[in-house]
Amino acid sequence: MPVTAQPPSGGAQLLDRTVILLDLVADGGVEGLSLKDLAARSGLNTATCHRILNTLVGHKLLARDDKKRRYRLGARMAIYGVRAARGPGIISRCEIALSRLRRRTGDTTHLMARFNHDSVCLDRRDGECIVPTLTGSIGGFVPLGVGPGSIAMLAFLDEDEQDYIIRANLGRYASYRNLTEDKVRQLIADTRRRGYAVDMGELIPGIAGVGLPIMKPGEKPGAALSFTLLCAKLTPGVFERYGALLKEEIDAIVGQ
Amino acid sequence: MPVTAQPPSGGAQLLDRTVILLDLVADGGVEGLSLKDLAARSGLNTATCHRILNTLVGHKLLARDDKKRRYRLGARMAIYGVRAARGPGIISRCEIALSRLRRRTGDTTHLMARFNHDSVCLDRRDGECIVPTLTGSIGGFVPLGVGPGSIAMLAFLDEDEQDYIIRANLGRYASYRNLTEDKVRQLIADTRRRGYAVDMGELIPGIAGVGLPIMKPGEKPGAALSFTLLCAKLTPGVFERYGALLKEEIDAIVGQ
DNA sequence: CACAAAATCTCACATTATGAAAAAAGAGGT
DNA sequence: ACCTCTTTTTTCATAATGTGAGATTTTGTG
Repeated sequence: MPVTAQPPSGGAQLLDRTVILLDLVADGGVEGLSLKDLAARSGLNTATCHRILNTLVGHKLLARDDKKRRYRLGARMAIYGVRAARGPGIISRCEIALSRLRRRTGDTTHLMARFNHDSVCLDRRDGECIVPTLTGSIGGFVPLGVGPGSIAMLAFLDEDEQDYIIRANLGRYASYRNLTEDKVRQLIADTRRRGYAVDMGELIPGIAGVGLPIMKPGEKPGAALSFTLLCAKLTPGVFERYGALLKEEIDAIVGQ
Repeated sequence: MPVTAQPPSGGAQLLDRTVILLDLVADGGVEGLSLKDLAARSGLNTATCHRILNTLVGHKLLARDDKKRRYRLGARMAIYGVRAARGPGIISRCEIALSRLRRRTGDTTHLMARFNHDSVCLDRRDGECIVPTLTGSIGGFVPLGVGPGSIAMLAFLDEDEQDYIIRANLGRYASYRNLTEDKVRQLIADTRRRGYAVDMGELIPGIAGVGLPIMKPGEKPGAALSFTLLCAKLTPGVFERYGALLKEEIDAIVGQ
């Protein structure tokens, strides 16, 4: 689950390389990555990596475990993060809604956001039952089109953009259960007709989901709220009910 | 409330300059900052700023309001942020504790962390009464020594480091009510004796606070939990009770 | 519409980053 | 304790990269 591939850029090689390294470190997780790993994965010269990483550590954008010499994201990054995320951003605008949805249903709720060809989990509230999800916990990525929140966003983009994204993600769908380009297009059609996205345990056996995009009138969806629940708990009308709950919260969020 | 002054660094000028700009943008808040502002405040050449900012926007580390041409923190930053913050980091380890403290008392709780000569608010739960705080909301800074959480951390550093920090912050204390170097030293002494930090409305009239550092045995405090409450609500023994609540939660956090 | 201010682009220049290679510091293994 | 292999850190000649004054374009304003 890479943060993302490196996009092209405009005139600062060192920064491009820095971003490549930051992405790798961000994916390095708990244990962190060694210089050698980072050099290998980035394809950059070891000395260059070393210089960049050292500077980043100096600025606390990265932290280094001096014992094991591994790099992970640093304190300044966390600060930039809380400022970027809380702020007037989507995360803070959805905090209450997420908690309320969780409370009213007892099920796990997610806030997903669109990022290039992927969707990221920006926030979640765990339900009474622990359910496995494809994004894992907060910060996890999934190709756009995988999972209810993700499909919900994709479904309400305009067709050109959908095509573009689906084509860009083609090779990646195969690694998910029951997922093909056709299936994604089918799900999009269903979602548009129904108004909300539904997953009845197709992606992960036994795990269902409902998703609805957050979009201002006339704008493209940039985020979505979704539920994840056990198929065993499904009762007639849950999807409709959950869809309505999501709609209610999202209307309030968008209305602000 | 600057993120921080630029520390010296080791061998990548462009990155140093980038961090200067990122700090400025991070402080730019909701409205964001224009190229001209950023160039002026950073002291960098306009063209250089422009190039760096463009590249950062290309990588979505920054976002630019195309209408008003202002820069603010971008989506990738938010993602790095959630990964840095959630992760095994202090924020996720304190989430439950913060909520529980809030629930058991009804008062506002804060998670503060040490960052250079400052303390940052990394997380908070708002209490029943809206109380004004010096850090404002999440992401806000305050010099180490200002406020109960901040004093709690400072008090349990070793004396050399305390001195160093107090001296570094000397010029900044004057802008807070009733605060001088001597007062800070007094508060440190009180805190060490008492075991937890207390503010009885000295900094902001009518607003009291209790703070306790999060520290593993033998290590320096890197963070603190604190309460903020209205002086009007003070009853005999609240400070002791709140101190005990904080201790209980922190013991559990440290014990993991 | 004209004027001013800000943003963006250009390009000759040299400062800065580069990376191969050497040196140093760790990690094992016997 | 000693030697060997691996990983990290430093060095330094080279040139590629970033620099910034200024020209140009775009935007905002009276």
